[in-house]
Amino acid sequence: MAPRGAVELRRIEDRTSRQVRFCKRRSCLFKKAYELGLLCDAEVALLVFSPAGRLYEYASSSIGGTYDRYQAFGGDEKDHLNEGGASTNNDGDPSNIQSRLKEIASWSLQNNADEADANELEKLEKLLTDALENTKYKKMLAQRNGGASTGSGGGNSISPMGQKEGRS
Amino acid sequence: MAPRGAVELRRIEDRTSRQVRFCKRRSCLFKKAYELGLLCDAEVALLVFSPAGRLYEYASSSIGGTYDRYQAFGGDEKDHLNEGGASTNNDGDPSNIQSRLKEIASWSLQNNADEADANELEKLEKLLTDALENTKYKKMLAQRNGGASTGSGGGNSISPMGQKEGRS
DNA sequence: CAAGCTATGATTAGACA
DNA sequence: CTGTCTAATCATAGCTT
Repeated sequence: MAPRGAVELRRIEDRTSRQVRFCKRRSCLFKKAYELGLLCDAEVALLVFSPAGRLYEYASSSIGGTYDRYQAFGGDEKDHLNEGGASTNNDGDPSNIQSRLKEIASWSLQNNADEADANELEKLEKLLTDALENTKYKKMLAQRNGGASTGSGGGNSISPMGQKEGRS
Repeated sequence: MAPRGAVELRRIEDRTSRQVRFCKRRSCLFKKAYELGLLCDAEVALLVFSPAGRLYEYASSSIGGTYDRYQAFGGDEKDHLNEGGASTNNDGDPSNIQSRLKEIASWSLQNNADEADANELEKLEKLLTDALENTKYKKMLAQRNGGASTGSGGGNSISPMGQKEGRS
């Protein structure tokens, strides 16, 4: 009935209201962060401490990893000569297995799967199925090739393998 | 004309659209983060790397300071990487969805999925399929229990993600 | 890329459970 | 703390500039 229009952009005085609104806004904020990372293939790290001192976190990859990249980027000290920095994202490959599995991993780590909606699990299932098919395909190619390139890199027609770089 | 309802919750393929979406959504996300910190007196730190590799940041206090607090809180724990797919925290219920998803998460975090063996992926697929069935079953039970009071006018879709909650 | 426009879905404050 | 419900406001995709 009275969305933000009626609410001043000032610290909420009432303790109970502040807690409740923190809870609701926090969930929306994290949802947005998740969507930004997924839809736009961005690397997102979000840390929130509630007024009660509780910690809430989200990261499209990992908090520590993103923070490392942040520091390497010069977010803390601008004395770092940065050349557009080799991007950690493989932004050219929509069918990247690693990206998909990372989404699955992230999601299932962040969620209480007990309360998960069946529809969401179905989406995850499809992602995993696709990944499976992709891997099978690559296996077949490797076998027809005489198995020369097993494992890293070899006949990698799918992923640029950009996720891991030197440091982690 | 066509808000997110028409947009699949999936990575945007078109590069130009993805950039535009990123730019707009990013500004909103940062606005929300700012409001959460101000209205609810929370400590917020937000790091975002654009698909182009550019860094965007916001912190109600400071990135480094919040990250320090995060580490002191134990957010740095890495016990979620377990060998052999053994779950870290099992309630003793082998059919627990959470346990299964944690296995998947651990596995996909540990491995480069590119080099994954098809057999391993098949096992994971089965785990996920079982988890899906389990969730569907619990959903059905919940509805038969009289919990079906939803679905009236709201029409809001379910939230695809959650957050990890720290100790207090 | 960024900014304005507009219909439409998503978010939200407050009261209640 | 989280979820539901309602009404009002906000955010947003697709276009255009």
